[in-house]
Amino acid sequence: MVEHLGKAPSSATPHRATKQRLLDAAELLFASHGFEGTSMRAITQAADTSLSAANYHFGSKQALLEAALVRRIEPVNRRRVEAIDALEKSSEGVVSVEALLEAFLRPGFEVQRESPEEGRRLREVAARFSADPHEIVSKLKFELFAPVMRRYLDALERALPDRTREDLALDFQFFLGVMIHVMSGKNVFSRDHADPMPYADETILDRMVSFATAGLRAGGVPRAPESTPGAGS
Amino acid sequence: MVEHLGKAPSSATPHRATKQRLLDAAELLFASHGFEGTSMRAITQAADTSLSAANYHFGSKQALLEAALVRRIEPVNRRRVEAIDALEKSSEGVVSVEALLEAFLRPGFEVQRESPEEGRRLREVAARFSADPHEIVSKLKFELFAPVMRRYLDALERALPDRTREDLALDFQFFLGVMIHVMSGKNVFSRDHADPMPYADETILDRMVSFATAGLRAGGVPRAPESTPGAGS
DNA sequence: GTCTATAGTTGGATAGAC
DNA sequence: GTCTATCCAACTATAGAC
Repeated sequence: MVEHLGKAPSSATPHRATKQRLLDAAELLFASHGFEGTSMRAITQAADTSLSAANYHFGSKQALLEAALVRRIEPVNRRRVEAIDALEKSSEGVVSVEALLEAFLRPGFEVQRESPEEGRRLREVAARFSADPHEIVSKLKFELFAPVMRRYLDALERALPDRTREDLALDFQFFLGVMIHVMSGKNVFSRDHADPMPYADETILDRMVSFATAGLRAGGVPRAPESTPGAGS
Repeated sequence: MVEHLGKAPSSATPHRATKQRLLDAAELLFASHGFEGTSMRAITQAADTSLSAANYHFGSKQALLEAALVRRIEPVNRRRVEAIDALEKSSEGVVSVEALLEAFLRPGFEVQRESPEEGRRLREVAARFSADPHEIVSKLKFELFAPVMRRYLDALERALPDRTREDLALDFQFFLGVMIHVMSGKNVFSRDHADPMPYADETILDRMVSFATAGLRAGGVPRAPESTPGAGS
């Protein structure tokens, strides 16, 4: 799908596909077995190549999986930042809570809409990525998400100026919990009553936004008990 | 703490502690490394015993970890069911959303209050338990949670009778996402802005309940678009 | 750039002494 | 009931031919 020149030699590199196949297999297996549960053997077998080829291209299991995760997650976070840039530019810095939460969620759903297959992969990888205990994964998670998080928390502080930052951070964590749990999809305590997620995608987005917006607006300790200028419902 | 007779021979079994040490070590390591990341060797080393002792007592890695997880999780779910029993008995079947969510959450916090050490362990184990991809863990998760979930969903249906069950199930999943994410604690995208969870325990419980109650009340498609008897705010 | 072959660890589980 | 010793499978990574 995506042509990338770069390390390619001067020829047309007729089979540059090996790296891609390795990344595809790596992300697929990581999504269903996590970091420790995914072996280089399983990856290379699924990619129809050899252990040595994988180590030639990536050097180690860690580097291969990091590359696969960054490839999938980083574009989504870039869209999240672009979305909030656009929002703040068009509204002089004050953006509603709904708009913020939707801007954070929508990039994932856009991927889903553009390509359901890629959307499914994104959800599966992101769910495992959020949950994996391995230190390498945690480190990468922090690197990829810290800037986005700071950006959205800043905006949230402007949207609800009578709340403390710590308070908003907690509510935003609640919101992230909702998102992560939804991404994990098939998951959790449901096999007879509530089968996976029986809703069209855009509906779930709206439901998450309305759920979390209500939660954010409901909660929290005001910044100062006596002098709230005027922003209290 | 808990005496259990049973397989013990007729003597006073002066060192029956090995099984307990194995369970303790297993849950500790599972909490920080997941199912696949936890080796029998690491468990037995932490429990200061041998591989053979572990296999003598439990037969396999799977059986040992299942026993450790059940021991920690099952009592909490029992309390959840007892709490909803009590609520429904004292209010003739109609319980408010707040009361339901609090009843679901409180058992975990009670453990925390009775023993902060046990509370910490519960949180860590439960967080990993909710997130672990391994099939054995998923199966156990379903077995332990399905009855509790059905019970709470039934009650929720009575508390918000103008909503469909599927709809309530989705909102309850959102609520579970919040809880799981909070239990995972240290976790997620925070290292400078919002350090772990800088709130007293009971405060977080209240915050979760108010967040999710507002979310549950805000959202959803009514059961029938035209004939809503009177429960629509 | 990709392969086969292999080095060197570490995994779960068992045998048999005590 | 607990140990040491061991089996065998699977793992990551590398060497060296092509």
